[in-house]
Amino acid sequence: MDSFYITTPIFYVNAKPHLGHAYTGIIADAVTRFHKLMGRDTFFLTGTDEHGDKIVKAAEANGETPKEYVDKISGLFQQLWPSLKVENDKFIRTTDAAHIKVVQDVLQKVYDKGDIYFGEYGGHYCFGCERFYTEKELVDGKCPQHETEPEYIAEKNYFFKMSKYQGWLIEHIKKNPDFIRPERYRKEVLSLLESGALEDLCISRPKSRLEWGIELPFDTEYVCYVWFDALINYISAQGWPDGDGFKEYWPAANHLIAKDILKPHAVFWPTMLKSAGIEPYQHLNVHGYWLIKDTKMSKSLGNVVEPLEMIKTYGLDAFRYFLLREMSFGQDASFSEEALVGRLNADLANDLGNLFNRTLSMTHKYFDGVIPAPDDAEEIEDAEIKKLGQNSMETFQAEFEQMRFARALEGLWELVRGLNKYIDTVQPWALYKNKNMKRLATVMYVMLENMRKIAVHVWPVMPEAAVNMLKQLGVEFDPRKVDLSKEMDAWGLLDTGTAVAETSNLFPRVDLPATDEQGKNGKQAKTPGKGKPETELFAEFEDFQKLDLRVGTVVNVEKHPDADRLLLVRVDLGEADGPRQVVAGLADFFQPEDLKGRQVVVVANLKPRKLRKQLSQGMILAVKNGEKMELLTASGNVPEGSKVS
RNA sequence: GGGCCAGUAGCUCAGUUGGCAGAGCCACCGGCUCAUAACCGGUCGGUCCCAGGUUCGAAUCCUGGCUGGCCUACCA
Repeated sequence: MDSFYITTPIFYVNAKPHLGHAYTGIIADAVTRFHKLMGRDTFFLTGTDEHGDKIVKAAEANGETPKEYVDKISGLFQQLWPSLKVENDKFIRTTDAAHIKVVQDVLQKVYDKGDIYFGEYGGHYCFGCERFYTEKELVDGKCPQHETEPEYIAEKNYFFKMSKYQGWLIEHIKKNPDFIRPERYRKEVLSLLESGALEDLCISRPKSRLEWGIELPFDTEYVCYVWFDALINYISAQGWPDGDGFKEYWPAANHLIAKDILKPHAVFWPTMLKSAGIEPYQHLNVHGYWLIKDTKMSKSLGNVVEPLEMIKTYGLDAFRYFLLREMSFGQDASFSEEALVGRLNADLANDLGNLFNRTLSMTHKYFDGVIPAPDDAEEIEDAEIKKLGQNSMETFQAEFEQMRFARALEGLWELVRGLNKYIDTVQPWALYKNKNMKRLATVMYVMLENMRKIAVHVWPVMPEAAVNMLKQLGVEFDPRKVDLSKEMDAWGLLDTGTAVAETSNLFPRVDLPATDEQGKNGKQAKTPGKGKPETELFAEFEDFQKLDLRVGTVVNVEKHPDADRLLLVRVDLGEADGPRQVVAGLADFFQPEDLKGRQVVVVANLKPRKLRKQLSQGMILAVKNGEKMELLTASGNVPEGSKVS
């Protein structure tokens, strides 16, 4: 039996799950279900990435140990999937003992091979910039920003000889056109690889700086860099090197990621595998981002509907369908309630739902709700719709195989529309009127059998609706008994003599919520505490008290001399030693003169920090509103230095 | 500032190696009655971002712009 192995990234647990995570999970689930129906032995892995610097900080901020914190957030992800009907076979955590063992084994293997060396990190440190520069970046041995000679600072670390495998990786990508897909990301990686020499990868962090990580097997003073640790989950979950899972599934490995983590997956990971003597994965599948648009449903309130709220309002299946149908895989797409409602009404209610309802209704009118046996005589319309169905299913399967879900569904809908047209052409009601029951029986069977085919194909995308559709056709669905690849040529799999449902209301039409929200208290979902993952990250009152928020007046604004996006803002907080300087990332949104004289809310006790050489003593609070940025302020003028509470 | 990608109908997007600009939605008109104001047919709709160039021929290839998105340096 063919195998199929798909992975999502292991999600970094410093934030709660959002639409992007949901999308990745849903795709992975749909793909898994599809391959199941194609008769393959599937394995679907997801999990959480729990090591690294950011986790430690997030835990500290919450007054928890890293372990406590990570257990909590990982739990949120594990709870999310069932509510999306995402059915993974395994949930891996990088804090699992088995994972840690495999990471150390891989490290040791790569080390023994001589691909890890001990060296100095960074080197040329510019105090003005607070960062390391490589030789290449320096201009005449000087910092390009400050034109000063940087100081040489050494932090010893371990490096992986990634550069050694650069040539091999370029070759591999060229020889395997669908190693990275869609094409645009393959091109991106190739041009990245061919544009210059790859740097070696620093794979360690001294324990003096960071303890929350996997210890290097060959030096207990160091822990492993998070990416090196995290990527290995894809094989540790399958029990590399000797696990049965590894032998069975690894050759069919498909990674699914969003475009922001292309480089680690397309460059770090294959070279790591190569060094460890492991075959590279089969495909890297890269998807784009969902841009969240203001749905404009309530201008007056100015609130944006949470995407996950959509499940409650419109149903999980419609949501899943929308995500797969609307985004052309690999590209960005924008999420809006209008678009979701548009798809739901046009594709699901009008085309598909209505097709079921009208056909079932006719079956009851003409045949007492029992599937009639077709007459042998096949008319030209029957042959045509069968042919259309074959093409449509072929397209669906071929496109789905390539992860092009929008095209796949578009292809399948040709059959849906074709059937609606078929009804209009053959006019069953006229046949009934003319007592042409033999012909009518054939026509009805053609309809019902094709509807069964549609339902089966739609299961990966809309698992609940598909099961309902089949139930309405009198079919008990069992994914193990279905073979999609045979559906094109098979005919007559729907039993005759079975009772069907009387009506169908799979996808009721919906109206967009009213544009002006005045009188309507029907739909007030904006209370906090909606959705599931709200247990997440409560701040204690003491945490809040730690912040010293004060109102001040902007007395002067200049552009940062060495930065495009930064402004030097002088804010008067009524303090004896005069206005403070705050470096703010507002240059994209405000001209200096726009800010002068305004009152703003400042975090006054934030640890001072230098940004591009300029001291910043605080932070100005602002709200991003789509393309714009709005400043927080008091509703009336208050004395400088007034405390916010 | 550096890198990558994109710009095609009101909207969302297809357009293989250059060969007469396409689909769905929306809108409008007509038809039908089995059906969820549905379905079926038709109509409307384009300076293929702009300017050059290569070519018998460019949405497609080349050069230079403009606009947008993402990554990154710098948004405490």
